[in-house]
Amino acid sequence: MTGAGNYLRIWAVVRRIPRGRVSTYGRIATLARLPGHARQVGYAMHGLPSDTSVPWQRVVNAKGEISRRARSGGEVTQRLLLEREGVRFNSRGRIDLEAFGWPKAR
DNA sequence: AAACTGACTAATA
DNA sequence: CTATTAGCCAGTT
Repeated sequence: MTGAGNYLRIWAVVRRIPRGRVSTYGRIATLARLPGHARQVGYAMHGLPSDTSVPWQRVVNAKGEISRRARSGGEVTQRLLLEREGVRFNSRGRIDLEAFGWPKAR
């Protein structure tokens, strides 16, 4: 994979997300100096090893929802991990990015 | 090589 | 709110 270097940048940004906060693919891409490469961020997450220390669960899509993957199963784990950190989901399964988004808005 | 696919986003209608 | 279009790019078939 030729984009391995980009993965490292992406992971480095994800590691900076504080506990109890979430960020979006697009934001991560921009912070990693790869504006417009949101899709690549998704790829980087998909390629993480199962024993990673990267807090991948703190990355959600622009709507504040957990993205669906091709192989389901991980979404439930992700939501559980986030709730355990104090992230609240509304009745529609969405996170209020104004309250839990990172970097902190406002 | 060409076509497809996918943990995405933003703009527009 | 949904649908469509376009931009992005690595990995797979």
